[in-house]
Amino acid sequence: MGRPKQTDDERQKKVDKIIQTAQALFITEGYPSVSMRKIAAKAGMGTMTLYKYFPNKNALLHHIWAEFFDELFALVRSDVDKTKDAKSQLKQVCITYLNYWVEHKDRFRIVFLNEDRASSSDEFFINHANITEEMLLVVGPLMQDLLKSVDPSAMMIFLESLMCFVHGIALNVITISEYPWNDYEKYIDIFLDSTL
Amino acid sequence: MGRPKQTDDERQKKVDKIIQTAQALFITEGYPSVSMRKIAAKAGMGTMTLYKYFPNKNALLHHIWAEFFDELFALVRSDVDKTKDAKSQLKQVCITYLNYWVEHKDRFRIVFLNEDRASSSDEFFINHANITEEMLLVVGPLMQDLLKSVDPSAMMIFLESLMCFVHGIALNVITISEYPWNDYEKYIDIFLDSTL
DNA sequence: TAATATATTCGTACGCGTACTATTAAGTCA
DNA sequence: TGACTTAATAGTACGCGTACGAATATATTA
Repeated sequence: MGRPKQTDDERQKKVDKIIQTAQALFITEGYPSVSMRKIAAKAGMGTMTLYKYFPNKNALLHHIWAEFFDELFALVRSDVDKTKDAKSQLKQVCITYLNYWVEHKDRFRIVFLNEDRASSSDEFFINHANITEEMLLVVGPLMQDLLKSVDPSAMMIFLESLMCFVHGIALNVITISEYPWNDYEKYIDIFLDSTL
Repeated sequence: MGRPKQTDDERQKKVDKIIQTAQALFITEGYPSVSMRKIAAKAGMGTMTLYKYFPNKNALLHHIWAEFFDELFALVRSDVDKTKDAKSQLKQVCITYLNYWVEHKDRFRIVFLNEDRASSSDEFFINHANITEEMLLVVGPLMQDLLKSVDPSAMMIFLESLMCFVHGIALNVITISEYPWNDYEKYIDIFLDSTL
């Protein structure tokens, strides 16, 4: 008895509307305009209503990241020259990946430099781990080509190391901008040339 | 004519008082209590007075970092076993450095994951670059031992790569905590074993 | 000493994320 | 239909960083 719960469809519709509003706001007005108050106003609902659908602002932002990563992975995939050898491809992947973040420092900050009060209860949650996995999915085949003889777990460790390395370069270049970093292609070279 | 400027001493005294108050607040009440309002209240001045001495909260926080890094580098230096070979020492440095950040995730966030509206005009500014240089200072001698034959610029690139790698591991382990990362000793091994 | 100029301090206000509470809406059952 | 129950929504309020302008303090100069 009592008022029945929203159907999943109803709920999903609201969630979609909120996300779309947030994305539109991000695109048209820029990141600083993506505030809970503005999203709610533009979506025609009370501010606190948003919190029925997302535990906090960050959880909502995850859905904006998803767009970033779609864009990024599309770029990475299209930028790989399949005619070249696997190592060159892998290097190109790293550079394209890095270029994206360095050219979109603000997005790097949104994705990586926020307080992430882990809210795994959010069923619509798109988390870093998903993205890590997608990254590994892109790079994995190249790796298999390069390290045929190595066992899978060693390969995973290598892949994860590469992830750490690439994210670390982005982090350093973006947040320690006062330091005269070298062209990051050189860092990539060091890593790939010596590990492969 | 008009009211004369504060002497450098007067200014420095106020700055010191503010920083000490902030540090005390951080230690006794934790990071969330380090707000401009609370610092000002505890230091016995108006909130906006703080902004005469620091361009923003972050610039003030730089002085709290300094403590972190003092602690960290002391730890790193004391934890190195001089009787061992240079490579083992270097590895130990990396692990101690990483342990510090992983055991103080909140501090990593304070230092690396904040919006840094680059305020180089602050004369009391302790920036990331200083810290990067101190890091290189600690690691540099070890490197010279290990890579005697390499020219200095190549060595710098190696050092910077290592910095990126180590920070990247910390970043990933801390912010992508859902992912089942391996023990980071293994990542370090991959890097050092293959590059040295 | 009184007027003036300028460095310093502080009060007020804005928009923010969000905790908490009150209100409204939408069903069932007597 | 009208009382009842509970989901959904909205209102209010807190503390935050900080922009802005008013108030205050402290020197020089007439």
